[in-house]
Amino acid sequence: MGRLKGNGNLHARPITLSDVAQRAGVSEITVSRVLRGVGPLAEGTRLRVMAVVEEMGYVPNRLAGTLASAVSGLVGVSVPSLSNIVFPEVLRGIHAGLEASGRQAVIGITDYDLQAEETLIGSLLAWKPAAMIVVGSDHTPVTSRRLRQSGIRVAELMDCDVPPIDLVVGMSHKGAGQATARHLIARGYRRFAYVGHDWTTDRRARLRYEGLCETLREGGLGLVAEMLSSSVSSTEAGRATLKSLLATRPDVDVVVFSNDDMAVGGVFHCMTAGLRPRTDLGLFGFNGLEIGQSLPQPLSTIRSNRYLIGRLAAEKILQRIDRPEGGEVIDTGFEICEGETA
Amino acid sequence: MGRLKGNGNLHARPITLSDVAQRAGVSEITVSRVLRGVGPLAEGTRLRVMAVVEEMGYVPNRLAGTLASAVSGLVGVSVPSLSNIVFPEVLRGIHAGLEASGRQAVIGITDYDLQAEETLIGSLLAWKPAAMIVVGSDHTPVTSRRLRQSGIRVAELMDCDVPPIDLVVGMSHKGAGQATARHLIARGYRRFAYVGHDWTTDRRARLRYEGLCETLREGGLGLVAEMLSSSVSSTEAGRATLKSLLATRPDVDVVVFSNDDMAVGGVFHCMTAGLRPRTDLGLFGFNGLEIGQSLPQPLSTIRSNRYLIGRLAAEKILQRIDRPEGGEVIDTGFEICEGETA
DNA sequence: CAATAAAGTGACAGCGCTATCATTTGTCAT
DNA sequence: ATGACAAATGATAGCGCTGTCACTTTATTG
Repeated sequence: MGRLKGNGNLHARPITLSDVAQRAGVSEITVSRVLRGVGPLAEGTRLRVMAVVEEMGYVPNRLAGTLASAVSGLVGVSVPSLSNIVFPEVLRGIHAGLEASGRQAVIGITDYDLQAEETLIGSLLAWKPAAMIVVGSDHTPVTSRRLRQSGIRVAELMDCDVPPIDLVVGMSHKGAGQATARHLIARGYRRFAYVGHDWTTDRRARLRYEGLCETLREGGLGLVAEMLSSSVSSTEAGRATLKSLLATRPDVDVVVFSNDDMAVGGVFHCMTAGLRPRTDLGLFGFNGLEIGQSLPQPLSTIRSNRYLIGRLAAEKILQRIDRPEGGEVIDTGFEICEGETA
Repeated sequence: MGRLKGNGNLHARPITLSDVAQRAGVSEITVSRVLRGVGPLAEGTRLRVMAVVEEMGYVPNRLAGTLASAVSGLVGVSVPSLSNIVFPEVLRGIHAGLEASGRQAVIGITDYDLQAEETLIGSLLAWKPAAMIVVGSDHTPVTSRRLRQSGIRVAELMDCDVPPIDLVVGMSHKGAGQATARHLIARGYRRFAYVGHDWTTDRRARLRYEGLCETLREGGLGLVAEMLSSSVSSTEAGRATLKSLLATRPDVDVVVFSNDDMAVGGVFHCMTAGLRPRTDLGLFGFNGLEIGQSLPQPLSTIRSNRYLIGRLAAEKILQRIDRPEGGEVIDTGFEICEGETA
């Protein structure tokens, strides 16, 4: 059947450009050109080389290519977590934005730890990525310096209330908190409570909280009760925390949650406790997750455009190799989902 | 303040080993040894070099390192999707398993498309990863050949009912389907219905379905109704599909869903329709997602060990450079969560 | 105190590719 | 023909690092 020598041979020396060139009877550089589709090439040569490439199952070595050309096909991505569905959605966006360029994401997880981020970003930069996309704008001084000095494009995601190293893509979390307050006040709520998760890691949740309080204050109102779970955000934490809060302060008329996960837990508590959302108790989340929208009564919340943030960041950052003077900030905005729980 | 020359200079030529060596007054190879912590080294030299490395903010180029040593620090990962929380959880496990080795994951998304997987795996292999971790065991012939021929370690995840290329880590989905049937029959259910999502992409859901039907048949039973949503799995699809199904066949006493997302949607439909789970209608899922467990009545389901699958795969695959003779299959099992909905 | 071993260091080649410049070949107007 | 010019291809020199082997010191030992 004309099988190739070494085709089934597992530990054969991998096939290189030079092997292909030799068999095709051309020089290495010609094969390289065929593969990259650059330079003037005789159609005959092209076809012959392609045939040999197919036949030998040649896989180019991008490491070598990148090293030689200094044109990287890797993009470093740092996210705090994958447990929270928000970040996989950002990643999806990033992948979509990278797709056309044929670049791959090298990803790392910081576990919301700035020290871990420092190490991670160090490792990622070692792969000489074409760009870095990091979630959050809080970094150790070392991380900031490294990102700045790397010279490559850097996108910081999620939050747009910060000075950019290069590109910032996100929304105003403080603004979302303010909008929440305005919206709920307009709907007639007066006795506000807040149920949150552990903030030490989640600066954006705290910003939303601050925006909320600020606008409440301006309206002559304030939180009549608030409770923070000591664990990370989860449905279970939301349920348990709301339960505790109501045990001490049953007289609140609306509860703002740090995010949708927590809020969905709150809705579940209401179901168990026989409280009708909106009628007996208003419930308001943040993120606009699918799960909240498919509850029997859709959750009232704010939609953040997570997929868009990822996609825009990836697209923008590949559009231009050098950093714009003074950086750029893209506000992806947010929108209130009326829902039926507040 | 004794700032370094070029320290704030964005587009300066990146610092290389040679720069560090020169400034430290040693040879390149010595710096390389210090950084990798190999070979005999005078403590003084080590400290001096480390100081210079710090001072210059030197970031090693892993591309060059990998090329020179043929020891890769990259692991290629291919997942079908990030929309379904299951895969981010697998990724989390992979990251955890990779952590100790200091390797980074280069990830790609196939969108459940085998052709896209073929292209993706081609690109990933071009980075000369130390290993490949792919979700699923269904590949195009070309993909299979490439994985086999790459010579590197390959882990195929999720499903353990398949012949391995090298390492397979997962559970028996057919077995899970069978266990579902046995469990529900034991609980006294007789009139079974099935609500699923679009299977064309999700072979594992179909395997569970087949296991379910097989055991039902063995027990002299069968599905009295079944309905497949034409969309991908989602809470909304689960809700809508159950609603349609019950409209035509209100007489079923238990519904098995293709997974928890769908099942949670089913629970939501019951809430809306005033059906009491378990009492009026049994509902059974698959996966053991957090959301299902924090419903007012925890979902009856089967827990798959997604994080474990990822972690074990990563750990196992780094333990040994060469493929074991005949491959290896690790069954991570599953367990029934009684819950309160069936 | 020579002999020997270890510790510490460096020179050099090469990983697989691409940028750059040089060379060969074919084509056309003169 | 013949120079001029483009098209097609190649030779060479790195990219930044590590493997290998050779070399210089400094202990160690009989």
